[in-house]
Amino acid sequence: MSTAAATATESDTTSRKPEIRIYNTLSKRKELFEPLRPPQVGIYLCGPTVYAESHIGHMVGPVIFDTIKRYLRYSGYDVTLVINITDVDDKLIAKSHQRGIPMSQIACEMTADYLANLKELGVNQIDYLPRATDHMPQIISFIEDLEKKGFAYAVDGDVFFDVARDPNYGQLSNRTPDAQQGEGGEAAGKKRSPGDFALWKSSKADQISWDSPWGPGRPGWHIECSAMSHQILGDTFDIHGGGLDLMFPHHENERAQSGCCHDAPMVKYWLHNGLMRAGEKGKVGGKSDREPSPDEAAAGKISRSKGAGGLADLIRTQTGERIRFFLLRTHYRSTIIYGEEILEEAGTSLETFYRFFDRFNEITSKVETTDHPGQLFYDLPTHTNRFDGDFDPAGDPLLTEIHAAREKFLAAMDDDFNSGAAISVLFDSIRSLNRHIDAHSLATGADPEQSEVKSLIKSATVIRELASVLGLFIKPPATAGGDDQDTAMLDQVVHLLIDLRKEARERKDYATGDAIRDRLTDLGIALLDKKEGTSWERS
RNA sequence: GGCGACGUGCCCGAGUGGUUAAGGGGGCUGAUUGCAAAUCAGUUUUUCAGCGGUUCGAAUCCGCUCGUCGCCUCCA
Repeated sequence: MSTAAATATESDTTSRKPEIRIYNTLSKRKELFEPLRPPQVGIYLCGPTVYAESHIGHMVGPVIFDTIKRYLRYSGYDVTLVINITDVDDKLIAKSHQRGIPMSQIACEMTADYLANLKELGVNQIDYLPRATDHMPQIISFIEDLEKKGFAYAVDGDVFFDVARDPNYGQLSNRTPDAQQGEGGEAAGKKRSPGDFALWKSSKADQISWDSPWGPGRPGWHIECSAMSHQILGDTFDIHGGGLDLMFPHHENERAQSGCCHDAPMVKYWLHNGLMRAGEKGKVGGKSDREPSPDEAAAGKISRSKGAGGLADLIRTQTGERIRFFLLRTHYRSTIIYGEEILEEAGTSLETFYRFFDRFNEITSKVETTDHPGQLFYDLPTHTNRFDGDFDPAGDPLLTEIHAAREKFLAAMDDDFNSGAAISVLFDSIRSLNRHIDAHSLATGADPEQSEVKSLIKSATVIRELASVLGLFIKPPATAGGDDQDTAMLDQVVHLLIDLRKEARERKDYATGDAIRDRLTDLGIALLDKKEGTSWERS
């Protein structure tokens, strides 16, 4: 949706309201989405701690919330999406000592890596990427406020949040203030209660530190998010997102800090995405009482400690769109099982779309008298508002089908952003269009019915509109394996062979024709003899 | 130990009380094709971990059992 199709916001468009329901972790049920200050919507997502390269699990949240923002915008809201960067914490400090370079340099490198990965996956809806180290004044004054109001206490240069003072503590994660945070950590001796958590940690002489009213130190993890979200989105904002693993203690603590400091609820809707898990290597029998193999024992949440990594490599071999599609196939609250084969399968199913787009382009390129001569799929216009995109099928059978599909797609997304169900509608639509092309012989080139071509173009436009809401099919797919430049040359060479094969087949020399095809197949190039001509793809 | 999630047909995955259980992948069959591929059609699919209960009716609600996983320490 980057190409702003200059949608003049019409008055009747903005007055129509979608009915979007979202699952709120706080209430544990789906609620009607009603922003606090419509049409404004504020979303805050907990981003990464940038101490190492990102892995695929880090992409789940950003892809989902990028999609959520796209959908809410499409539904008429004016959305601000914030993803923070934690660029100061113990791991970063340790790494900096180990490598003998400043913490900021590591943070800088890893942030660049993170952003590059996001870009590859089509995540481009982020409005603010606040860094903790850029918000020290806000963090410090936040802690001062809490101390002044009696929710925090300082001990020897450390400052802790007094959990007992917050009657709402534990509501989000359904935990009592007792028996949390283990034994209280290193600073247990200083805490009034083991559940109390650090707002400010005093630094040792050789550690990086910031000056504060409590002496040199650095902020606790949770307070960073409270301070930054407040700075950008205010006392109370609409949506706070993050992985399920952050619900406790991170989000519970953020909620306590912000709620107590501003005497207002921090967030209206808490959204938590499911975590990614490594798939089992072998099929586990279930009733077997044998010892679990090391592989099975390792199956679990994808994390760095379990060896996940190399996202940039994965993107290079799989393409960012494949990965985005793979993530969006599953509902955001479900666990996503990751495995090379499963990712590969998602990629295979994506090919159906790409082949259709090629087919579409070839048909429209031959048509001369439509309203959109030579219309390429990736150049089709796309509506930025769901109500503008509505249309009257006017009795046309294909358009009636596509109109119904569009309604189904919107209903799925309205129901807690069910992107998996929405994608299935896209598959259905592609089948409808292929059927239409076959039934009206649009691909054979023999003077296709103009009205049928028009219906095809209109329908394809709807598919492009819906897909772009998911951040899919925005631009032609990158070739897996990267390194283009040569791709154009390869294309020419393959077409040369296609022409030679065509000549051979025209004189019924099938042996030569098949030899060309077979040898190309061996090289990983598949020829597709369609009615509209022969094309090729990597296999 | 405390809190929580999940178990859907060969595989991946939608679906939370009521038309034939979405969609994708794979297998098979047919149409089409010189043969393939692609496309389309059909099939694999009365079945939702197991047992019991509620109900006119359950994959969906309740109970128990079995299994998997997460959080309670840093984690998206």
